[in-house]
Amino acid sequence: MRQDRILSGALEVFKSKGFDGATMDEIAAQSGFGKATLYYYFHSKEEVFAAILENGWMSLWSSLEPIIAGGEGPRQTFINVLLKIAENTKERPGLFEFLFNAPKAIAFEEEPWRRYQHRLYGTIQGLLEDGIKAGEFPKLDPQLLFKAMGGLFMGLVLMGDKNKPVSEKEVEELLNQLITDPTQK
Amino acid sequence: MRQDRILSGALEVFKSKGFDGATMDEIAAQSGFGKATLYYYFHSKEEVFAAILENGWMSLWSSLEPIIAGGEGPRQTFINVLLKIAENTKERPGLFEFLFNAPKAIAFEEEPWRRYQHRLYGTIQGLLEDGIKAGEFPKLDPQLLFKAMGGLFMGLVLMGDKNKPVSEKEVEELLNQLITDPTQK
DNA sequence: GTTAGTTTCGACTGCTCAGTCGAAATATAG
DNA sequence: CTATATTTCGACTGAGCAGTCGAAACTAAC
Repeated sequence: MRQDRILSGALEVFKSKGFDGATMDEIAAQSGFGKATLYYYFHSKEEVFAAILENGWMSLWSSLEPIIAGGEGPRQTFINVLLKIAENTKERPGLFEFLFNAPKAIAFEEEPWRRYQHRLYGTIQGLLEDGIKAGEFPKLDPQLLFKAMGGLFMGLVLMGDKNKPVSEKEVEELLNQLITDPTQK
Repeated sequence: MRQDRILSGALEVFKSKGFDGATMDEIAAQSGFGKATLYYYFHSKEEVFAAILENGWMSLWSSLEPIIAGGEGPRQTFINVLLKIAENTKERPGLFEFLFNAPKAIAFEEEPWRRYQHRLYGTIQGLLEDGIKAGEFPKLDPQLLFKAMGGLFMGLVLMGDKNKPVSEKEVEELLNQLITDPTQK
């Protein structure tokens, strides 16, 4: 599929140069097409960017769906979700850093991929709320806990540029140590 | 001081448009000067940007120094440092989001402000190591704990764009709940 | 006043780059 | 082989913008 070749070339360039720094000429070269060919498949640079995000979010979401529907308790589901994201991240290095970070810099509101993002965030919020109600997490404002977990996770998974990426083992251990389960005390 | 007027105007523009999106014309307009005047005080757009970062890191560091020298235990010092950063963040909204996030996007290596950043990170690393040795933190790889805390803190302090910023009270509560002190068990 | 230095400025320049164009190459079909 | 549609392309265009220039306005000293 031509589009995929373009998108993965584009991802490389966006990763190293950012949205503004990336040029269509470079994306074309990287993916082995002429520039005009890019415009045959996509209407604009923004559209290429948005396509990468949509692909990424969609595949992330579909890998998470079974876990969320899995019927485990909120705490375990939450941990499983994080582990799954970490696994995805390791498989496609760079892509997810993109999914989570890039949107801040750019302001394409109302793009279709936002729906996946909101669904994911909503789900996690829900897990935290349920978990707090069920006494499986420390008793805190769910919003606050969400921010904290979000940040913690980004730090863990996405800050490992140069060093080896964090292993799932480590993530799990850390989550269990930090988010002490009050019911286990 | 002219420079400060330029820098605070520039901060506004950088915050809303990012480094690439910001134009010198807009920065000039925002700070009430002609464009050429900017170039009278700074050599380039990069230099303006770097000056903001340097100012910011320097003032952050000097507000932290007394706390670090304060002689409390690693755990309490660590918490105090985070609280102080949160306080700074509230006082100069937008600036610190900048200090922590902007550098990723840009690649000015070897700028003077990096020295402050490294000093801060080194100090925090040290606190965590000492705290782990002293048994005041969960027994984890310090590198890992550093990433986790870094991310957690960013999440807490910097993700509160639209909603009210997190209060110090909340940060403190959260830290104490999450980073349970093993010696207290 | 005059002179010398400092600060301010908008108009200009040159370059980079998103996006277009028309032509060429390649496929599909009868 | 001819005709039509699809895909590819590098050269071109127009806009936006970092950085320059030379002149004006202001200050300070005498």
